[in-house]
Amino acid sequence: MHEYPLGLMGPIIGMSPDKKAESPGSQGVCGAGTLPEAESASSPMATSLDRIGPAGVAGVSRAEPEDDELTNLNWLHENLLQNFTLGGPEAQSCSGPLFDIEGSISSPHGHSLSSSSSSSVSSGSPGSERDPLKSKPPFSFSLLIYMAIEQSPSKSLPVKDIYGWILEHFPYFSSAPTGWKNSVRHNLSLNKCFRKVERSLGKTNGKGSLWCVHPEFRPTLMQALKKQHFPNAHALYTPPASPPSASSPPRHLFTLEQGYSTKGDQEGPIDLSRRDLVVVSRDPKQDHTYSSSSVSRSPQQMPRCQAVVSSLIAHVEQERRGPAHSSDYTPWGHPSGKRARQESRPEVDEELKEAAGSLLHLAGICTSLGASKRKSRKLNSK
DNA sequence: TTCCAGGTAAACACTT
DNA sequence: AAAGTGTTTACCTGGA
Repeated sequence: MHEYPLGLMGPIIGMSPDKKAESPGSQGVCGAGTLPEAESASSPMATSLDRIGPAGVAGVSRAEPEDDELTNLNWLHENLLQNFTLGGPEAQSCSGPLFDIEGSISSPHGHSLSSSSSSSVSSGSPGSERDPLKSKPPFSFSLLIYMAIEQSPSKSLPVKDIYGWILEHFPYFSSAPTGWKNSVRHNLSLNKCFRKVERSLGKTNGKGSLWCVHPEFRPTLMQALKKQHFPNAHALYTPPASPPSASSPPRHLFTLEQGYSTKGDQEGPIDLSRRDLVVVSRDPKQDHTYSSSSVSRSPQQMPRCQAVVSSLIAHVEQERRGPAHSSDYTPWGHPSGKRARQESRPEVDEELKEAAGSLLHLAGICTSLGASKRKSRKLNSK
C-alpha cells in the first residue's frame, strides 16, 4: 500500500493507534507473564509472541547462511573499533569508557559517559553551545528507549530507569523541558516494539512495570538504529541491487511483519537515503524537539554516537552468539533459546555486516550537513 | 498535495 | 494527597 520511507521506522512508533487491535494477545502476553526483576534475563517465560508474528510467515524465505567470511563477525568488531578511531581522539576516548565490548555500562550514573565524554568534548564547560553532549540526540525516542533497554542487564527497565539512562547518555535532556519524559512514556505505550512486563510479586519496589523490547522488533530497531546512526552513509553507499521500486513490496515491511528479516531482505541495500540529519539544537530550552529523526550530529558527536550504537550492536551480537545457556533469553523468555538463536543469528549477522559496511563508509564521511532547516522553520513560525 | 512517522502536549485513570 | 506511571487523543512538523 505504502512504503515506509525509513524502511523500519514506520512501524516502530505505533503505526496504528490501535495496537491492541492489531496484536490481540500482545497485552495479554505481557500481562500474563511476570518478569522477575532480577531474574528476568534468565527466566524464559512461556509466551506466544514468537508465534504470533503479525503476518505469519508466508512468502518469506528464511535467511540462509552466506559465506563464512561475511558471517564471521570477528572482522566486524575489528572494523567497528578501527572506525571508531577514525573519528579522532574523541572517538577513542568516548568509545572506550562508554561500554565494554559486551555493552555493559562501565559505571552507573553518569560517570562513565557523562563525565568522560564531557571532559573530552566539552572541556568542562557544561551547557556550552558546542558541547555535543548537550546536543539533541540523533535518535528517535524509540531508539533511545531501545538502547536503554538493550543496555540493561536484564533487558528490561522501568520507566524511571529509562529516564535515567537517557539522561545519563544524553545530558541534553537534563536541561530539556520535562516533556521528553512524557514522550518516552508515550512511546512506550504506543510503540509496538516495546512491551510491558509486570514486576514479579514481592518485588514491587517502585511504581510501574518493566519495559522490554519485543524480540520480533529487535532487528527492526537495530536497523533503525543503524539507519539513524549512519544516515549519511548513503552519500557513498552504492546499492548492490536495484533500488526499491514502487512495484516491489517494502522489504522492511516484511522484516517488521516477520519479526525477523531475511537474508534477502537484509542483503538488499540499506536504506540510507534518509537524510534526517538536519540540525542539532544546542539549546534544549529553545528547541523542544528533544530527540529527533531530523537531527544532525555535530562532528564531535558522531564518534560518541558510534560508540554507543556500536557497542550496543556488539552487545547484541555478543549475546546472541554467546554460549547457549539458560540466560539466552528474550525479555519474554522465548521458549526455545536455541530456536531463537537459529533464527536470529543470520539476521543479526546480516545487520552487523551492514553496520560494519556503514562504518566503513562512514570512515570517509565527515558529517557536515548544513544548518537547521527545521529549527529555523520552527523559530520562524513562533 | 497527501500520507506517514515522529514529537509534543494534555487529559485522564490508576498505582504507590 | 501527591507523585509517578500508563494510556489515549489531538495536533504539529518534516519528509517522501
